Order: sequence, then structure tokens, then C-alpha cells
Amino acid sequence: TPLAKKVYALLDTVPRGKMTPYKALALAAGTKAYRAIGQIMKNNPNAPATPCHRVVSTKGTLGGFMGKTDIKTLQKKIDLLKTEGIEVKNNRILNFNRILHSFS
DNA sequence: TATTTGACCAAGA
DNA sequence: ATCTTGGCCAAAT
Repeated sequence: TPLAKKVYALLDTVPRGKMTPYKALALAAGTKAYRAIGQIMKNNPNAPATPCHRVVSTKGTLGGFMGKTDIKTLQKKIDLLKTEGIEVKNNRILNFNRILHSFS
């Protein structure tokens, strides 16, 4: 889908160890449809190839991973993030404000 | 074409 | 702190 292409392109610019909220990602893609971002991820099994694990809610919570919201799946996302140096505790990202990525 | 659905968000209560 | 409400808009049905 057209929006998805932009989103994926932007995701590639998010460096390892940093994250972006759904909102910022959507706005950077030129739309206000932050809700649509999640839909795109769900339907596109580009799973960990494009770093969808670096996308989070503005509150610093994880949202979901690979179409699911259950704790087990989220834990995988957490582990994956940990390998990039991002710690998640009690469904909250530590140093959230420090690792936010801003698009040019 | 019309309706429904969210991996959302911000503001109230 | 938690819960509800209303708004949002692309994609999927």
C-alpha cells in the first residue's frame, strides 16, 4: 500500500537503539493516520526485517508485535530490543525520552 | 459504495 | 493511578 511504502522507508532511517512513536512516524510520512500504521504492520509480514520493533506508543508502551498483544509475544519484542540496548520494565521503556528518534 | 476495525492519542471524570 | 469518551483516517471486509 502507498502509505506503507513511506512508512517502511522511514523505518529504515531509524537507527539501532532508537525508537519512534506511531504518531511521529505517521506525521513524518505525511499523514495523521497513526492508527493505520499498526494495521499496516499487522498485514505485512515483513516481520523483523523492517524494524517494526522500534515503533512504540507515545506513552512509552510497546503496543504489540507481529499482530498480537499478548504478553508472550511482547516479551519477544522486549528481548529483541534488549539486544539493541533498550530496556523495558513493566511495559515501560526506560530512558524513553533519550532514545527517541527524530526524522530529518 | 458503505461499514467496520484498530500494535493510537489526548483530554475528562 | 485507572477508566471512559470522542476523534482520527487508511485498509480491510
